[in-house]
Amino acid sequence: MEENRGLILYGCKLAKDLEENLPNLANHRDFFLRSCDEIIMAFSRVKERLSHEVFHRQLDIGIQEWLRSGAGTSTDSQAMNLLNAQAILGHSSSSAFSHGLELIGHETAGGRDLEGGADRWRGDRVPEKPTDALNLSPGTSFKRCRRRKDEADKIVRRVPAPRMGNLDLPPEDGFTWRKYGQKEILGCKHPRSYYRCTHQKLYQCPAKKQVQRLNDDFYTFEVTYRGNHICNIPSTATSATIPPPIEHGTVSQTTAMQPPVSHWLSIEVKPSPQVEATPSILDTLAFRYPGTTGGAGPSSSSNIAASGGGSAGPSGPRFPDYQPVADFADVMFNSGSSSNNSMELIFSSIDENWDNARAKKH
DNA sequence: CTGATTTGACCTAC
DNA sequence: GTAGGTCAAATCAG
Repeated sequence: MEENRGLILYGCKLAKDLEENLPNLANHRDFFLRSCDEIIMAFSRVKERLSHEVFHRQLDIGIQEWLRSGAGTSTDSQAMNLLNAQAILGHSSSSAFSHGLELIGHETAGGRDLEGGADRWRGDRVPEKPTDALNLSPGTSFKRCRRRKDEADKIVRRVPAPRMGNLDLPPEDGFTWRKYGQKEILGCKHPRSYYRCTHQKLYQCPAKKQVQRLNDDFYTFEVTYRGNHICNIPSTATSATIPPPIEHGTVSQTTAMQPPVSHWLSIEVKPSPQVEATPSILDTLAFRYPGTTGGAGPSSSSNIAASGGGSAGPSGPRFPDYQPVADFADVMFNSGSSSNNSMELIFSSIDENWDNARAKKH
């Protein structure tokens, strides 16, 4: 049972990573395909392992846990689930994401005494861990342990760097960051850039990241994330949509850790009472894949939107909100094109259909 | 005018 | 003492 949950989390995580790095994948079509395959494989494996009833129960649990913990913000148990899932799938460092969106490390406090000892603390700094921030009360003074603390909750990823345009553009990951420093690092050819969450002041959001090019690969960033976002504001949010700051100590885990709501995979993935009548997320993601699900196969030429604005037919796709995903798969796997412009096709397709959908509403 | 970036100085773990 | 991380004033951009 635990393995199934891990597989679901793993699939969601892969999909989330892929989503976050879409802007950087224009020239990585093969990698993109491998990533899609891996996502499908993860979910397919779950489906194989479970009877229909049990599957839905697990999916609910998995998605709820994923949403509760926040996509891309691994807790220890989540990391373990992901590792278990990778083991089940027979992946190690050779997985698709190991080549591009490689999660190369997740370090936690691991029993080290990071808070105590003879470290000096300063009262004028905010804590760096979300849990600390959540427990903040006005006037509380905080001890500060800089370097040793930084080893905790560190997640290191490698992501493709842009090859055209602004080469220094940091990889897009769904959040807005403010650069607060840059430094030459000993033994590194390229400087390291330091970013913190744009909403750090408003929300005391402790999230930070460091971006550095690899010595031997100019076109790959190594991104180190520290601290989880508690602001829950995606990069695409307008100022009008940004909610007021949540008072310390009152933030719920669910609210605080949800992934950015702007992303196609992050939205509307929630169990509903109609779950029996709706396809699983597997069907939604994989309906174009022959042999991966028992649902709609590759022969189906209808996509989600074509099923009539969300009316659930007996066998057709039934997730109107997944229109972008459907088109995504449509372009990637049915276009038969081997051109390098696939990504443009995808995004233009998505944009057009969103526009169409919006136009229909009005 | 406001918010983001740059960059030299400062702080702290090792 | 050194290196990594952060601060904050100056500067830039929208």
